[in-house]
Amino acid sequence: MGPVFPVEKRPLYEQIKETLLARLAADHWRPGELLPSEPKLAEEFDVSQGTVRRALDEMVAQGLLTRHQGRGTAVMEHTPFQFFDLLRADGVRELPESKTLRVSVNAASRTERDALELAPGKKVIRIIRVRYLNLEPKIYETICVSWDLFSELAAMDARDVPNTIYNYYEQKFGVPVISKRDRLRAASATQVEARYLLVDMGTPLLEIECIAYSHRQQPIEQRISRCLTDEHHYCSAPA
Amino acid sequence: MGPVFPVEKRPLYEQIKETLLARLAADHWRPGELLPSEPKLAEEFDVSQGTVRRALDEMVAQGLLTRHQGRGTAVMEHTPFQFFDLLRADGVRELPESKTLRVSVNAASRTERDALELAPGKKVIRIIRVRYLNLEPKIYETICVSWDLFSELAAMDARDVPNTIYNYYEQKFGVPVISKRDRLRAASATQVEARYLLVDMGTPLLEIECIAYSHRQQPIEQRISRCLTDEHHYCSAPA
DNA sequence: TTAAGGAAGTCTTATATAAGAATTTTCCCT
DNA sequence: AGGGAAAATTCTTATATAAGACTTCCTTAA
Repeated sequence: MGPVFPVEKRPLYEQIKETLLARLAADHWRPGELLPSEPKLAEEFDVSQGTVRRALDEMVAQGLLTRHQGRGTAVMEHTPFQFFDLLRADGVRELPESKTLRVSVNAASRTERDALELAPGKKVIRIIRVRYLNLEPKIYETICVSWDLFSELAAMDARDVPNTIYNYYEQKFGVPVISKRDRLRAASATQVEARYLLVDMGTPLLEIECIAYSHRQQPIEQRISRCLTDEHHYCSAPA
Repeated sequence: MGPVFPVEKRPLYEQIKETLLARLAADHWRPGELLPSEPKLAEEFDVSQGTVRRALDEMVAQGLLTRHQGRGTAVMEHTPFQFFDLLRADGVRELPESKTLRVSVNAASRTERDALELAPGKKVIRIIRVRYLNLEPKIYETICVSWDLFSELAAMDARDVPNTIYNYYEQKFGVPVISKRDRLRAASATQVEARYLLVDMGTPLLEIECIAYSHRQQPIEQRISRCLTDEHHYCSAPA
């Protein structure tokens, strides 16, 4: 006699990983918080410690968890630092200051809908700001998020928009940014950009279009950064 | 009585990985070739299959090996495709054609010496070429390699320089390109670049400075690509 | 006689478990 | 407050079994 219901034929460690992933997405544990120990999880799922361990291994490799022998396994805390890719010529990474110019609510454009996977007619919040590296204006940035998710942001005064906005998503809405995808182009500074960046119109800018994702590859934010690269450069891999 | 010589305290799988890495660097197996099976390696190193397996796992994760259940473990073959990061707007990756303009031998500049980790006074080969995407000139490219390593290239006629030059390094010199690091900037087209790319002088270009590495992070090539990004863009992660 | 088909066998990697080692933290005792 | 043992944690290694892929060889039909 075979089993009455179709047997789950995927490996146990994959099923466990999926379960843990779901709990992580459901905010079961806060960033920095310790998960149950490997033996505890093994008992709960009724498998050996090694099987739990394999699931955890993959999540660590994915950058979702960190582990310390003797201490435990914790949810990874993402610092804004590690998502900012403009380095100085000497390889040093400095976090930019921001001055927000405008916060507005509009119907999503076609490209914004594609980026954020929104239905037609949905509204988005746009934040425009200038960012400073070493006190010099270097980046003209347009941030775009779904109004449905972050409507609180729309009511916010421009002065109150936080500098490290990924942190804000996580603290305020429990939506952590896990990964991102960048696409880069060369562009010319428009008149507006030229004025804010203190350069001539037509100056070459590095345009970074960045889509930030949360758990399960859910797109959270589209960001277009147009950067002066006279003293900085974008780095493809950790330097 | 303890051991006479200091015991090797690192894990076995790390030592095994290091040994295999050395063999790979020594061209012990050709790309595409099958390594000995896990039980064979386990016997050779006098450990269990699982320990060998862990070493192989990490090398697979590093992109050095591929494995197929029932078939075996092979040395990864790197296609030029996976190292070319300029995508079309629709996400399609096309391999560019090349026309070599000039091959020359010079003393290495300061930045070239830094990039290739060369001693002062060393000579380099510079290759300048234009690359075409969909038959249109899009990239003005300067390639720089150590003359000590690739002197054969210097004697080569410009017409004979192969398009997929990473393949050439591997086929002719047994030096595979394993990884690379990119740094990106925005720049203005010089007069020469403008002429070859059929645009006006001062047109914004995406400058990609790419250093290609072989085994053990040995730098092989420095390449500066200045690209027209009207129809293409650089992608930070596999699309 | 020959060629196609299939089943068994053998070689491969993949999964799961268990036991002990290494490391950090906790906590009790002085 | 300091020292040290104990406890809790992850880490390493080994073993057994499953699953997939290729080969061999036998059968069978044309």
